[in-house]
Amino acid sequence: MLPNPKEEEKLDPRVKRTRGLILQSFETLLAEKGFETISVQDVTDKAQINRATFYAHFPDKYALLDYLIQKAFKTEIEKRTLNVCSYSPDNLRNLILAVMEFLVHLHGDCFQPHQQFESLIEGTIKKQIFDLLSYWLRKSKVPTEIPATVATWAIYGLATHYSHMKKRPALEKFVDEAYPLVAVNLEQFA
Amino acid sequence: MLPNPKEEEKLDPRVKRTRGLILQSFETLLAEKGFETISVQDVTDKAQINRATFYAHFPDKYALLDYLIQKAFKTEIEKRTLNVCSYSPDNLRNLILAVMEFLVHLHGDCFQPHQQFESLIEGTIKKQIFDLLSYWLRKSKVPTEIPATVATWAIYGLATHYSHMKKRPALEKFVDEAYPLVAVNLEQFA
DNA sequence: TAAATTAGTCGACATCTGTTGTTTATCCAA
DNA sequence: TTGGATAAACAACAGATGTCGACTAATTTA
Repeated sequence: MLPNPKEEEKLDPRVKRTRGLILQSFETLLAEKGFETISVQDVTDKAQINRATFYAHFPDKYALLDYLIQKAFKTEIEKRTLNVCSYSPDNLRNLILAVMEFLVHLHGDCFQPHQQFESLIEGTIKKQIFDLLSYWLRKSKVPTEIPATVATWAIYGLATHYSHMKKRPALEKFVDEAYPLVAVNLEQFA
Repeated sequence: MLPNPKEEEKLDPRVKRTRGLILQSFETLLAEKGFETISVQDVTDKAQINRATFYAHFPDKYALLDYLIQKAFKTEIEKRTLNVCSYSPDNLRNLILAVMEFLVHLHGDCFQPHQQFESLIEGTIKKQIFDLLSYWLRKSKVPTEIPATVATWAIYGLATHYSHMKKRPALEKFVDEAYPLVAVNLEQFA
């Protein structure tokens, strides 16, 4: 079901093809109509795939979105090499920037972001932020679950706030203002 | 559609009756099966109402849940008179406690809280927290949108974290540990 | 109290969902 | 290269959703 990274290569070509068609079709639809209004039928029609086949790959359209977002955000993090470092003010700043840019970009791409859509994204991204922060703070001797939780939510809240502003200030400017609010809670644990 | 508080009294008795039946039926169902598995049919069956009538009152079951939660949380806030005060460390502490208790209680009541359910709750509650914090900070001369946002998300994140812990420490104990992480960002604006 | 308004009932409709059983095609390993 | 395994197509199903128009019953108001 989930294309395990290790196995992604040696996958039955039929599976790889079908999955590709689904993803591609879905991404296209996402850009032209809102997520909520996309039906599984829509996806399989455009992908020229039988509807039943879809369900052999994803439980529903939410899982599909989740998969897509997860992959995209992970790529974003890796691009900035935030996954191979530990806590520093600068890395934290970059993480906040990454989330902000990601959400802005997402809103630019997707016609009519709506409730369902937003909260699914939120859950997916927050999980990754939390895992990353936990990883950064791992060497700390004190337990860091609570500060990592607070920071995760604060970061996502900030980013979502920013991405919803009608008139957005420059990324850098906004981060400078917002960054200390998050950092103050992590400094003592890092 | 939305029972405006002012008009709630002088409402057509048929409407009041029907709405009551829907709410009651829904609350019962919520307690005995998960939210996701409740269908509109279920609600109207138990309420002894025609299914079409339901849609004259609520757009869908999500709106119904939203209405219910909004009302419940508002009551919780008013019970603690948090709506008629302004920022103080103690009030903030109480707000955090209120959210935590609310979520714990909700999880206790509802069979199988699930994704959809949780994120709907989240959006509804966060909005109210944000409005409350904004109100508390209103007298401040500096703009408080960003700190209020960060605090809102941090509070909700904490509460949700707490309510999901397998072995929950005492409320008071947890709040003592978590409170400073939120307060530090608000102190300077209050 | 009669007339007008509005809520609720009923049956039906098109559409979507998730699932199942059968058949066809593609792939891979012996 | 052939035979077994497995993916995909196809058709059909029960159930849910949201909407509609016509009909009936309750309530309001003139």
